[in-house]
Amino acid sequence: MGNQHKIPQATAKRLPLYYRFLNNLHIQGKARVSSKQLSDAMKIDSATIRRDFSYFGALGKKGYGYNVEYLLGFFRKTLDQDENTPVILIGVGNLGTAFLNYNFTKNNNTKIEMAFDADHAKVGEIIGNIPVHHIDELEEMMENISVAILTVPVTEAQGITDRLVECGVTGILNFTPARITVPEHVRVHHIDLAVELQSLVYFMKHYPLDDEG
Amino acid sequence: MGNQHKIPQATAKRLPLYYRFLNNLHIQGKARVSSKQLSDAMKIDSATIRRDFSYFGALGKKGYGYNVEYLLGFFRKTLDQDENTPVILIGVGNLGTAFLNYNFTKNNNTKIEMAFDADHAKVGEIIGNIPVHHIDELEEMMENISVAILTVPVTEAQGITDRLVECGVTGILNFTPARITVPEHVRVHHIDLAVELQSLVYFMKHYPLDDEG
DNA sequence: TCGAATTAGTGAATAATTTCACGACATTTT
DNA sequence: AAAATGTCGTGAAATTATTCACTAATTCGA
Ligand SMILES: NC(=O)c1ccc[n+]([C@@H]2O[C@H](COP(=O)([O-])OP(=O)(O)OC[C@H]3O[C@@H](n4cnc5c(N)ncnc54)[C@H](O)[C@@H]3O)[C@@H](O)[C@H]2O)c1
Ligand SMILES: NC(=O)c1ccc[n+]([C@@H]2O[C@H](COP(=O)([O-])OP(=O)(O)OC[C@H]3O[C@@H](n4cnc5c(N)ncnc54)[C@H](O)[C@@H]3O)[C@@H](O)[C@H]2O)c1
Repeated sequence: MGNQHKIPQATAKRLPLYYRFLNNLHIQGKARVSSKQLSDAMKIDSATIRRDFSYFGALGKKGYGYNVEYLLGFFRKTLDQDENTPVILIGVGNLGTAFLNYNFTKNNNTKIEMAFDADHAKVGEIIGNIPVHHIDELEEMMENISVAILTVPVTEAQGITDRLVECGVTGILNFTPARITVPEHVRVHHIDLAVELQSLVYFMKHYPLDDEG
Repeated sequence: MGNQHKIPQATAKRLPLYYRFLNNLHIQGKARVSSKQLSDAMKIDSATIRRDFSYFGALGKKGYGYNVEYLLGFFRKTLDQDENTPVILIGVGNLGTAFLNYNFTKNNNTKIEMAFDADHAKVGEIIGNIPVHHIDELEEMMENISVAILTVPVTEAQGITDRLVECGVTGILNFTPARITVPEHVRVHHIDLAVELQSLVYFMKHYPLDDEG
């Protein structure tokens, strides 16, 4: 639960990646893996990987590497993969529909439970097994949900955010270009696809031709 | 063109954000803006904003702030907003379709010119004004396109990547979970939506309740 | 069993990024 | 015209992240 002793943020961001990759190795039946192999496959420096793992203690064995099953089990606990995290999605448009059709639970403890939209034509539909409710029902339908995915038009973003926060949401994955304002206890991660595309183009034009992602 | 003198990567990643925000201010008719105002709106420390701008010289005026029109013009040039960058998209599924329906050109110099898919049912369609071709036609249709958006199933990612690189693509925005392998001169930016969601949940559970995105 | 090869873990160095805090100057007010 | 206020640009400090390079432990092949 609490502030898990000083794991650097950069490390924390890589944990889900490690988890998924280990999961794949496990499915493939691999029993062991070295930081060098992980490095090649994930394009992350092997020293960085070892350092990241070391924040959690000595998980490997010298001369051998890491036991995949053990490591996977460890990360499963660390990432709370055993308890499911329910999520709601607001705005069943182009992006929102794509997300509803995607099974996040596959590699993940998260599940989109319901969706909301203002468009009556969409209300009542079931997309990817997820029912779409009218946004007016938000307050009454929400119960113990702390994570929301926001895919409404930019103009609606702040208003919907305020309502979500009011309903007890403390984490928002925001796909709108709006830089929304929230109280201190609410965490927002922005994914700004237009910026990502523009950024890629900028890096291509202005940065030397090699590594990094 | 070339390695624009040592702009830190962290700064470079924020440039498109600044650009879009300044553009909005300009549309709203604002003539001036201070780093403090930008900070409040974009949730980036004002010292960071001033530092970022300072890499390009003295763009502001003490006691006044920044002239929106001037700054916008400056960033337009810096981000090469005058020349259009053509882009292709591979994989017209859930995500791919969402992107085709989105007008990236609105705030952006990028335009998706064509899309490709392996599914004959999709070939010939026009989505968001963008024609969908069969993936077999990739090699013959591609001409002077250096940027690709990859939204195919994970199993296809490496194979398609190899073909794209062969066709001269030097930048890939990769939405598949695959960590694709490319030659040194090709830049890949990964956007891993499942990881982003899982990461948000992890941060909510393990990090103190305040700032940062 | 021995010796070569492998590989984790980590102190220390380096690099990158953010933030503080203040001087210099421009604007605005009175 | 002077004073008060606002705000940039930036050295320096602080923080955060990455990478080097070595030691110690273990494995593996002969
Ligand atoms: N589609 C993309 O590729 C893309 C790319 C970059 C950014 N975005 C951003 O993502 C967001 C969604 O994009 P999209 O293309 O899916 O838009 P969209 O217009 O297709 O979907 C928006 C949905 O939100 C619903 N909506 C409107 N007001 C609402 C409200 N008050 N409450 C609940 N639902 C409401 C609409 O009915 C619609 O279904 C936008 O902010 C857009 O800028 C999208
Ligand atoms: N949809 C999401 O919300 C979501 C979330 C996270 C990750 N992703 C990833 O994004 C990618 C796309 O997801 P999606 O939901 O759009 O999948 P999808 O199955 O809906 O779409 C994939 C499309 O690629 C096409 N395709 C298959 N093989 C091809 C080939 N060789 N050449 C060209 N086209 C080919 C298919 O015909 C299909 O139209 C996947 O890798 C997925 O893991 C998607």
